Amino acid sequence: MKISRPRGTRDFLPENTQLRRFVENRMRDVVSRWGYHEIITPTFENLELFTLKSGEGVTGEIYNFSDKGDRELALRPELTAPVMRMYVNEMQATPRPLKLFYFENCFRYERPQKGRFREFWQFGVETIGSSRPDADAEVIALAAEMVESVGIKGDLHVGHLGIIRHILKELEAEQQTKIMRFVDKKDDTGLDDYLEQINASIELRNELFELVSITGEDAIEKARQIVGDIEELQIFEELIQILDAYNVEYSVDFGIARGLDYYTGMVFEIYASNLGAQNQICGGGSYQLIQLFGGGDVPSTGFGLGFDRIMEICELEPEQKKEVVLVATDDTRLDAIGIARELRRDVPVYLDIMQRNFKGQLSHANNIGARYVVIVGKREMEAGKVTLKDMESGEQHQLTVEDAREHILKGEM
RNA sequence: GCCGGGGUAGGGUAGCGGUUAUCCUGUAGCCCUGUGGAGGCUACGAUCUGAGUUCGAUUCUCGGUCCCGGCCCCA
Repeated sequence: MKISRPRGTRDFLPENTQLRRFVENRMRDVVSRWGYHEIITPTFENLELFTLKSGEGVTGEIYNFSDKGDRELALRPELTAPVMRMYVNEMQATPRPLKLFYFENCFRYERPQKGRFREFWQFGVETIGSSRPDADAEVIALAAEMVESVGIKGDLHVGHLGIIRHILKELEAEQQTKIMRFVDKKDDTGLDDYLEQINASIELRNELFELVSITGEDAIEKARQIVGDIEELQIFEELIQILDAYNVEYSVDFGIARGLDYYTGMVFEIYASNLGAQNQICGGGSYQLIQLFGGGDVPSTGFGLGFDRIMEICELEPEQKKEVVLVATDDTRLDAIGIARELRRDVPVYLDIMQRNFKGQLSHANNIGARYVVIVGKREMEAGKVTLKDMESGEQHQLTVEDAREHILKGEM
Protein backbone atom coordinates (compact mmCIF):
# COMPACT_ATOMS: atom_id res chain seq x y z
CA MET A 1 0.00 0.00 0.00
CA LYS A 2 1.23 3.38 -0.99
CA ILE A 3 1.10 6.20 1.51
CA SER A 4 0.57 9.64 0.12
CA ARG A 5 1.31 13.08 1.44
CA PRO A 6 -1.26 14.76 3.64
CA ARG A 7 -3.42 17.21 1.76
CA GLY A 8 -1.92 20.64 1.32
CA THR A 9 1.65 19.54 2.04
CA ARG A 10 4.46 19.27 -0.49
CA ASP A 11 7.63 17.36 -1.12
CA PHE A 12 10.49 19.44 -2.40
CA LEU A 13 12.80 17.62 -4.78
CA PRO A 14 16.52 18.43 -4.85
CA GLU A 15 16.33 20.95 -7.66
CA ASN A 16 13.42 22.77 -6.10
CA THR A 17 14.96 22.66 -2.65
CA GLN A 18 18.14 24.17 -3.97
CA LEU A 19 16.17 27.02 -5.50
CA ARG A 20 14.18 27.58 -2.32
CA ARG A 21 17.32 27.72 -0.23
CA PHE A 22 18.90 30.08 -2.70
CA VAL A 23 15.99 32.49 -2.53
CA GLU A 24 15.79 32.14 1.24
CA ASN A 25 19.47 32.99 1.55
CA ARG A 26 19.07 36.07 -0.58
CA MET A 27 16.45 37.38 1.81
CA ARG A 28 18.43 36.26 4.83
CA ASP A 29 21.36 38.28 3.52
CA VAL A 30 19.24 41.39 3.28
CA VAL A 31 17.81 41.25 6.80
CA SER A 32 21.19 40.44 8.26
CA ARG A 33 22.69 43.45 6.56
CA TRP A 34 19.97 45.54 8.14
CA GLY A 35 21.06 44.35 11.57
CA TYR A 36 18.25 41.91 12.30
CA HIS A 37 18.80 38.70 14.22
CA GLU A 38 17.17 35.38 13.63
CA ILE A 39 15.11 33.56 16.22
CA ILE A 40 13.39 30.20 16.32
CA THR A 41 10.22 29.46 18.25
CA PRO A 42 8.52 26.08 18.76
CA THR A 43 6.59 24.46 15.95
CA PHE A 44 3.67 24.01 18.33
CA GLU A 45 2.41 26.21 21.12
CA ASN A 46 -0.42 26.26 23.59
CA LEU A 47 -3.60 26.70 21.61
CA GLU A 48 -4.53 29.63 23.78
CA LEU A 49 -1.73 31.74 22.35
CA PHE A 50 -3.53 31.83 19.03
CA THR A 51 -7.11 32.01 20.19
CA LEU A 52 -6.49 34.90 22.57
CA LYS A 53 -6.20 37.59 19.96
CA SER A 54 -8.17 36.33 17.01
CA GLY A 55 -11.77 36.41 16.09
CA GLU A 56 -14.17 33.85 14.70
CA GLY A 57 -13.27 32.05 11.51
CA VAL A 58 -9.63 32.25 12.30
CA THR A 59 -9.68 29.65 15.04
CA GLY A 60 -11.37 27.15 12.76
CA GLU A 61 -8.27 27.04 10.62
CA ILE A 62 -5.88 26.10 13.38
CA TYR A 63 -4.34 22.64 13.45
CA ASN A 64 -4.88 21.85 17.09
CA PHE A 65 -4.69 18.66 19.11
CA SER A 66 -4.41 17.46 22.64
CA ASP A 67 -1.29 15.65 23.75
CA LYS A 68 -1.00 12.67 26.07
CA GLY A 69 -1.16 14.95 29.08
CA ASP A 70 -4.39 16.49 27.79
CA ARG A 71 -2.76 19.81 26.96
CA GLU A 72 -4.46 21.74 24.18
CA LEU A 73 -1.76 22.48 21.63
CA ALA A 74 -1.65 23.94 18.15
CA LEU A 75 0.74 23.91 15.23
CA ARG A 76 1.61 27.56 14.78
CA PRO A 77 -0.61 29.24 12.17
CA GLU A 78 1.62 32.31 12.12
CA LEU A 79 4.62 33.69 13.94
CA THR A 80 3.81 37.12 15.26
CA ALA A 81 2.09 35.78 18.36
CA PRO A 82 4.88 33.28 19.17
CA VAL A 83 7.51 35.97 18.81
CA MET A 84 5.58 38.28 21.13
CA ARG A 85 5.16 35.43 23.58
CA MET A 86 8.89 34.80 23.44
CA TYR A 87 9.56 38.46 24.07
CA VAL A 88 7.32 38.51 27.12
CA ASN A 89 8.77 35.26 28.45
CA GLU A 90 12.43 36.04 28.11
CA MET A 91 13.37 39.25 26.41
CA GLN A 92 11.73 42.02 28.36
CA ALA A 93 15.04 43.17 29.78
CA THR A 94 16.84 43.14 26.43
CA PRO A 95 17.91 46.59 25.19
CA ARG A 96 15.32 48.06 22.86
CA PRO A 97 14.53 48.20 20.12
CA LEU A 98 14.76 44.54 19.22
CA LYS A 99 15.17 43.73 15.57
CA LEU A 100 14.22 40.14 14.94
CA PHE A 101 13.48 37.89 12.01
CA TYR A 102 12.38 34.31 11.41
CA PHE A 103 11.90 31.90 8.58
CA GLU A 104 9.67 29.02 9.56
CA ASN A 105 6.88 26.77 8.44
CA CYS A 106 3.33 27.45 9.57
CA PHE A 107 0.16 25.41 9.38
CA ARG A 108 -3.40 26.30 8.56
CA TYR A 109 -6.31 24.02 7.87
CA GLU A 110 -7.53 25.64 4.70
CA ARG A 111 -8.55 24.58 1.25
CA PRO A 112 -5.36 24.46 -0.84
CA GLN A 113 -5.22 26.52 -4.00
CA LYS A 114 -2.71 28.49 -6.00
CA GLY A 115 -0.09 29.86 -3.62
CA ARG A 116 -1.90 28.45 -0.60
CA PHE A 117 -0.98 25.27 1.25
CA ARG A 118 -1.64 23.71 4.62
CA GLU A 119 2.03 23.80 5.42
CA PHE A 120 3.62 26.99 4.19
CA TRP A 121 6.67 29.09 4.94
CA GLN A 122 6.76 32.59 6.30
CA PHE A 123 9.66 34.92 6.34
CA GLY A 124 8.97 37.59 8.89
CA VAL A 125 10.46 40.56 10.65
CA GLU A 126 9.45 42.21 13.91
CA THR A 127 10.82 45.30 15.59
CA ILE A 128 9.90 45.65 19.22
CA GLY A 129 10.07 48.76 21.32
CA SER A 130 9.68 51.74 19.02
CA SER A 131 6.48 53.53 18.21
CA ARG A 132 8.24 56.08 16.08
CA PRO A 133 7.55 56.39 12.36
CA ASP A 134 11.24 55.65 11.93
CA ALA A 135 10.54 52.06 12.93
CA ASP A 136 7.58 51.81 10.60
CA ALA A 137 9.52 53.24 7.69
CA GLU A 138 12.48 50.98 8.29
CA VAL A 139 10.28 47.93 8.31
CA ILE A 140 8.53 48.92 5.10
CA ALA A 141 11.77 49.72 3.35
CA LEU A 142 13.22 46.43 4.48
CA ALA A 143 10.23 44.51 3.13
CA ALA A 144 10.56 46.31 -0.17
CA GLU A 145 14.23 45.52 -0.42
CA MET A 146 13.69 41.88 0.40
CA VAL A 147 11.10 41.51 -2.34
CA GLU A 148 13.34 43.33 -4.76
CA SER A 149 16.34 41.20 -3.78
CA VAL A 150 14.69 38.12 -5.23
CA GLY A 151 13.83 39.83 -8.47
CA ILE A 152 10.17 40.52 -7.86
CA LYS A 153 8.51 43.75 -8.84
CA GLY A 154 5.99 44.28 -6.08
CA ASP A 155 3.31 46.90 -5.75
CA LEU A 156 3.64 48.49 -2.31
CA HIS A 157 0.67 50.16 -0.63
CA VAL A 158 1.05 52.05 2.62
CA GLY A 159 -1.72 53.34 4.85
CA HIS A 160 -2.54 54.29 8.39
CA LEU A 161 -5.49 52.99 10.33
CA GLY A 162 -5.61 55.99 12.63
CA ILE A 163 -6.95 58.13 9.87
CA ILE A 164 -9.90 56.03 8.86
CA ARG A 165 -10.60 55.28 12.51
CA HIS A 166 -10.74 59.02 13.16
CA ILE A 167 -13.67 59.30 10.79
CA LEU A 168 -15.35 56.28 12.35
CA LYS A 169 -14.68 57.14 15.97
CA GLU A 170 -18.31 57.98 16.74
CA LEU A 171 -19.47 54.53 15.68
CA GLU A 172 -19.65 51.40 17.79
CA ALA A 173 -16.61 49.14 17.73
CA GLU A 174 -18.51 46.38 15.97
CA GLN A 175 -19.70 48.72 13.26
CA GLN A 176 -16.17 49.99 12.78
CA THR A 177 -14.89 46.48 12.31
CA LYS A 178 -17.54 45.69 9.75
CA ILE A 179 -16.79 48.85 7.84
CA MET A 180 -13.09 48.04 7.84
CA ARG A 181 -13.89 44.67 6.32
CA PHE A 182 -15.73 46.24 3.42
CA VAL A 183 -13.00 48.79 2.95
CA ASP A 184 -10.32 46.13 2.94
CA LYS A 185 -12.18 44.15 0.32
CA LYS A 186 -12.73 47.27 -1.73
CA ASP A 187 -16.39 46.35 -1.75
CA ASP A 188 -17.93 49.79 -2.35
CA THR A 189 -21.46 48.63 -2.94
CA GLY A 190 -21.40 46.45 0.14
CA LEU A 191 -20.02 49.34 2.13
CA ASP A 192 -22.64 51.71 0.82
CA ASP A 193 -25.43 49.30 1.69
CA TYR A 194 -24.06 48.81 5.17
CA LEU A 195 -23.72 52.54 5.83
CA GLU A 196 -27.30 52.92 4.69
CA GLN A 197 -28.34 50.15 7.04
CA ILE A 198 -26.75 51.70 10.11
CA ASN A 199 -27.99 55.14 9.20
CA ALA A 200 -24.58 56.72 8.92
CA SER A 201 -24.53 60.45 8.39
CA ILE A 202 -24.04 61.91 4.94
CA GLU A 203 -20.84 63.59 6.09
CA LEU A 204 -19.37 60.35 7.33
CA ARG A 205 -20.25 58.57 4.12
CA ASN A 206 -18.74 61.23 1.94
CA GLU A 207 -15.61 61.47 4.02
CA LEU A 208 -15.14 57.75 4.04
CA PHE A 209 -15.51 57.31 0.30
CA GLU A 210 -13.28 60.24 -0.41
CA LEU A 211 -10.61 59.01 1.95
CA VAL A 212 -10.38 55.51 0.57
CA SER A 213 -10.21 56.76 -3.00
CA ILE A 214 -7.29 59.11 -2.39
CA THR A 215 -4.30 58.45 -4.60
CA GLY A 216 -1.30 60.32 -5.94
CA GLU A 217 1.46 62.62 -4.82
CA ASP A 218 -0.56 64.97 -2.67
CA ALA A 219 -2.43 62.22 -0.83
CA ILE A 220 -1.60 63.71 2.55
CA GLU A 221 -2.97 67.12 1.62
CA LYS A 222 -6.15 65.58 0.30
CA ALA A 223 -6.55 63.60 3.49
CA ARG A 224 -5.97 66.69 5.57
CA GLN A 225 -8.83 68.41 3.81
CA ILE A 226 -11.10 65.56 4.82
CA VAL A 227 -10.10 64.82 8.40
CA GLY A 228 -8.30 68.01 9.42
CA ASP A 229 -4.79 68.28 10.77
CA ILE A 230 -5.00 65.40 13.20
CA GLU A 231 -2.04 63.86 14.99
CA GLU A 232 -2.21 60.55 13.12
CA LEU A 233 -1.84 62.39 9.86
CA GLN A 234 1.20 64.26 11.07
CA ILE A 235 2.79 61.03 12.10
CA PHE A 236 1.94 59.50 8.78
CA GLU A 237 3.43 62.44 6.99
CA GLU A 238 6.64 61.99 8.90
CA LEU A 239 6.64 58.33 7.95
CA ILE A 240 6.25 59.23 4.30
CA GLN A 241 9.18 61.63 4.47
CA ILE A 242 11.40 58.94 5.91
CA LEU A 243 10.21 56.46 3.30
CA ASP A 244 11.17 58.92 0.59
CA ALA A 245 14.63 59.11 2.11
CA TYR A 246 14.85 55.33 1.74
CA ASN A 247 14.00 55.85 -1.89
CA VAL A 248 11.19 53.34 -1.79
CA GLU A 249 8.41 53.34 -4.36
CA TYR A 250 4.94 53.15 -2.84
CA SER A 251 1.44 54.42 -3.11
CA VAL A 252 -0.55 55.83 -0.26
CA ASP A 253 -3.69 53.82 0.31
CA PHE A 254 -6.01 54.60 3.20
CA GLY A 255 -8.14 51.66 2.17
CA ILE A 256 -5.83 49.05 3.65
CA ALA A 257 -7.50 47.57 6.68
CA ARG A 258 -5.57 44.30 7.14
CA GLY A 259 -8.57 42.26 8.15
CA LEU A 260 -7.73 42.00 11.82
CA ASP A 261 -8.08 44.42 14.62
CA TYR A 262 -4.79 44.32 16.44
CA TYR A 263 -3.06 46.69 14.06
CA THR A 264 -2.91 50.12 15.55
CA GLY A 265 -1.33 52.54 13.11
CA MET A 266 0.72 52.04 9.98
CA VAL A 267 -0.32 49.17 7.74
CA PHE A 268 1.12 48.05 4.43
CA GLU A 269 0.79 45.35 1.82
CA ILE A 270 2.79 44.27 -1.20
CA TYR A 271 1.05 42.69 -4.18
CA ALA A 272 2.40 40.83 -7.16
CA SER A 273 0.70 39.88 -10.41
CA ASN A 274 0.46 36.36 -11.88
CA LEU A 275 -0.69 34.87 -8.64
CA GLY A 276 -4.40 34.55 -9.24
CA ALA A 277 -6.57 35.22 -6.26
CA GLN A 278 -3.68 35.06 -3.81
CA ASN A 279 -1.73 38.05 -5.05
CA GLN A 280 -0.62 39.44 -1.72
CA ILE A 281 2.95 38.44 -0.99
CA CYS A 282 3.60 40.57 2.03
CA GLY A 283 1.61 42.32 4.73
CA GLY A 284 2.39 44.08 7.93
CA GLY A 285 1.98 47.06 10.19
CA SER A 286 2.36 48.32 13.69
CA TYR A 287 0.52 46.62 16.52
CA GLN A 288 0.15 46.14 20.25
CA LEU A 289 0.13 42.54 21.30
CA ILE A 290 2.58 42.39 24.13
CA GLN A 291 0.13 43.57 26.76
CA LEU A 292 -2.27 40.88 25.70
CA PHE A 293 0.38 38.28 26.50
CA GLY A 294 1.15 39.70 29.87
CA GLY A 295 3.95 42.13 29.09
CA GLY A 296 4.21 45.86 29.29
CA ASP A 297 2.90 48.43 26.89
CA VAL A 298 5.51 47.90 24.19
CA PRO A 299 4.79 48.90 20.60
CA SER A 300 5.89 46.71 17.70
CA THR A 301 6.01 46.77 13.95
CA GLY A 302 6.50 43.86 11.63
CA PHE A 303 5.55 42.00 8.51
CA GLY A 304 5.29 38.53 7.08
CA LEU A 305 6.32 37.46 3.61
CA GLY A 306 4.53 34.56 1.96
CA PHE A 307 7.55 32.58 0.91
CA ASP A 308 5.65 30.06 -1.19
CA ARG A 309 3.97 32.76 -3.18
CA ILE A 310 7.32 34.34 -3.76
CA MET A 311 8.63 31.03 -5.04
CA GLU A 312 5.65 30.82 -7.36
CA ILE A 313 6.67 33.94 -9.25
CA CYS A 314 10.38 34.13 -8.56
CA GLU A 315 12.48 33.66 -11.67
CA LEU A 316 15.90 33.53 -10.10
CA GLU A 317 18.18 30.70 -11.03
CA PRO A 318 20.83 29.53 -8.61
CA GLU A 319 24.38 29.29 -9.75
CA GLN A 320 25.12 25.74 -10.84
CA LYS A 321 27.60 23.97 -8.62
CA LYS A 322 30.49 22.44 -10.49
CA GLU A 323 29.93 18.87 -9.48
CA VAL A 324 32.78 16.49 -10.13
CA VAL A 325 32.35 12.78 -10.61
CA LEU A 326 35.26 10.63 -9.62
CA VAL A 327 35.72 7.59 -11.83
CA ALA A 328 37.83 4.73 -10.57
CA THR A 329 38.45 1.11 -11.44
CA ASP A 330 38.28 -1.90 -9.19
CA ASP A 331 41.96 -1.78 -8.29
CA THR A 332 42.01 1.98 -7.58
CA ARG A 333 38.75 2.22 -5.70
CA LEU A 334 40.45 2.80 -2.36
CA ASP A 335 42.92 5.34 -3.78
CA ALA A 336 39.93 7.20 -5.17
CA ILE A 337 38.54 7.72 -1.70
CA GLY A 338 41.73 9.49 -0.64
CA ILE A 339 41.63 11.71 -3.69
CA ALA A 340 37.96 12.46 -3.14
CA ARG A 341 38.82 13.60 0.36
CA GLU A 342 41.36 16.06 -0.94
CA LEU A 343 39.09 17.46 -3.60
CA ARG A 344 36.17 17.74 -1.21
CA ARG A 345 37.90 20.51 0.66
CA ASP A 346 36.26 22.82 -1.84
CA VAL A 347 34.49 21.04 -4.67
CA PRO A 348 31.48 18.74 -4.49
CA VAL A 349 32.67 15.26 -5.42
CA TYR A 350 30.41 12.43 -6.44
CA LEU A 351 31.77 8.95 -5.84
CA ASP A 352 30.43 5.69 -7.29
CA ILE A 353 28.87 3.38 -4.73
CA MET A 354 27.35 0.91 -7.16
CA GLN A 355 30.57 -0.87 -8.13
CA ARG A 356 29.89 0.15 -11.69
CA ASN A 357 32.46 -0.56 -14.33
CA PHE A 358 34.46 2.21 -15.90
CA LYS A 359 32.08 2.82 -18.72
CA GLY A 360 29.10 2.71 -16.45
CA GLN A 361 30.57 5.34 -14.16
CA LEU A 362 31.32 7.64 -17.04
CA SER A 363 27.87 7.12 -18.43
CA HIS A 364 26.34 7.94 -15.09
CA ALA A 365 28.44 11.07 -14.84
CA ASN A 366 26.94 12.08 -18.12
CA ASN A 367 23.42 11.30 -16.95
CA ILE A 368 23.64 13.46 -13.88
CA GLY A 369 25.07 16.33 -15.86
CA ALA A 370 28.51 16.48 -14.28
CA ARG A 371 30.74 19.21 -15.59
CA TYR A 372 33.98 17.34 -14.87
CA VAL A 373 35.12 13.80 -14.39
CA VAL A 374 38.29 12.96 -12.54
CA ILE A 375 39.63 9.62 -13.63
CA VAL A 376 41.60 7.70 -11.06
CA GLY A 377 42.87 4.63 -12.86
CA LYS A 378 45.86 2.38 -12.70
CA ARG A 379 47.78 4.41 -15.27
CA GLU A 380 47.15 7.62 -13.35
CA MET A 381 48.15 6.07 -10.06
CA GLU A 382 51.40 4.88 -11.54
CA ALA A 383 52.15 8.40 -12.77
CA GLY A 384 51.05 9.91 -9.45
CA LYS A 385 48.39 11.91 -11.27
CA VAL A 386 44.73 11.95 -12.24
CA THR A 387 42.99 12.60 -15.53
CA LEU A 388 40.67 15.60 -15.59
CA LYS A 389 38.01 15.37 -18.27
CA ASP A 390 35.70 18.16 -19.34
CA MET A 391 32.35 16.54 -20.07
CA GLU A 392 31.20 19.31 -22.35
CA SER A 393 34.13 19.37 -24.72
CA GLY A 394 35.44 15.87 -24.11
CA GLU A 395 38.90 17.33 -23.63
CA GLN A 396 41.12 15.65 -21.01
CA HIS A 397 44.56 16.01 -19.44
CA GLN A 398 46.69 14.20 -16.90
CA LEU A 399 47.42 16.48 -13.97
CA THR A 400 48.36 16.31 -10.34
CA VAL A 401 45.40 16.31 -7.97
CA GLU A 402 46.29 19.83 -6.91
CA ASP A 403 46.33 21.12 -10.49
CA ALA A 404 43.08 19.36 -11.26
CA ARG A 405 41.51 20.99 -8.26
CA GLU A 406 42.61 24.42 -9.42
CA HIS A 407 41.31 23.87 -12.91
CA ILE A 408 37.96 22.81 -11.51
CA LEU A 409 37.74 25.81 -9.21
CA LYS A 410 38.49 28.20 -12.04
CA GLY A 411 36.02 26.38 -14.26
CA GLU A 412 38.60 25.95 -16.98
CA MET A 413 40.23 23.04 -18.72
C1' G B 1 -18.09 25.57 3.98
C1' C B 2 -19.44 26.28 -1.49
C1' C B 3 -18.70 25.85 -7.15
C1' G B 4 -16.10 23.96 -11.62
C1' G B 5 -12.25 20.63 -14.15
C1' G B 6 -9.45 16.28 -13.43
C1' G B 7 -6.78 11.23 -11.40
C1' U B 8 -4.00 5.02 -16.48
C1' A B 9 3.94 2.62 -14.72
C1' G B 10 8.73 7.45 -11.48
C1' G B 11 7.28 11.53 -15.49
C1' G B 12 4.20 12.34 -20.12
C1' U B 13 0.22 9.62 -22.65
C1' A B 14 -3.45 6.06 -25.86
C1' G B 15 -7.77 3.19 -25.16
C1' C B 16 -13.87 5.10 -23.35
C1' G B 17 -18.15 -1.84 -22.06
C1' G B 18 -14.61 -7.69 -23.65
C1' U B 19 -7.13 -5.54 -25.48
C1' U B 20 -1.64 -9.84 -23.41
C1' A B 21 -3.95 -2.07 -21.36
C1' U B 22 -0.69 1.59 -26.21
C1' C B 23 3.43 4.52 -27.11
C1' C B 24 7.33 7.95 -25.44
C1' U B 25 10.54 8.86 -21.50
C1' G B 26 12.97 7.11 -17.05
C1' U B 27 15.79 3.68 -13.98
C1' A B 28 18.89 -0.89 -13.81
C1' G B 29 21.69 -4.25 -16.78
C1' C B 30 23.84 -6.31 -21.33
C1' C B 31 25.84 -5.82 -26.46
C1' C B 32 31.01 -2.96 -25.01
C1' U B 33 35.93 -5.21 -18.18
C1' G B 34 40.10 2.54 -19.60
C1' U B 35 36.36 6.71 -22.02
C1' G B 36 29.93 9.31 -21.69
C1' G B 37 25.98 11.23 -25.03
C1' A B 38 23.75 7.31 -30.54
C1' G B 39 21.65 2.46 -31.60
C1' G B 40 19.93 -2.59 -30.39
C1' C B 41 18.31 -6.08 -26.65
C1' U B 42 16.49 -7.43 -21.60
C1' A B 43 14.38 -6.28 -16.97
C1' C B 44 11.34 -2.95 -13.73
C1' G B 45 6.86 -0.51 -13.65
C1' A B 46 0.12 1.73 -13.99
C1' U B 47 -6.00 1.76 -14.56
C1' C B 48 -6.91 6.69 -7.02
C1' U B 49 -10.58 4.13 -3.71
C1' G B 50 -15.33 1.85 -2.32
C1' A B 51 -20.10 0.52 -3.79
C1' G B 52 -23.63 -0.06 -7.82
C1' U B 53 -25.24 -1.30 -13.06
C1' U B 54 -23.60 -5.49 -16.27
C1' C B 55 -22.43 -12.16 -18.19
C1' G B 56 -18.16 -8.74 -18.15
C1' A B 57 -16.07 -1.98 -15.84
C1' U B 58 -9.88 1.26 -17.05
C1' U B 59 -14.40 2.66 -19.75
C1' C B 60 -21.11 3.87 -17.32
C1' U B 61 -23.55 5.75 -12.29
C1' C B 62 -22.97 7.31 -7.18
C1' G B 63 -20.00 8.19 -2.67
C1' G B 64 -15.10 9.02 -0.72
C1' U B 65 -10.20 10.73 -1.48
C1' C B 66 -6.37 13.48 -3.75
C1' C B 67 -4.76 17.19 -7.46
C1' C B 68 -5.76 21.86 -10.29
C1' G B 69 -8.56 26.47 -10.46
C1' G B 70 -12.33 29.89 -8.40
C1' C B 71 -15.63 31.75 -4.10
C1' C B 72 -15.51 32.49 1.29
C1' C B 73 -11.57 33.31 4.53
C1' C B 74 -6.67 34.77 4.98
C1' A B 75 -3.69 36.16 12.01
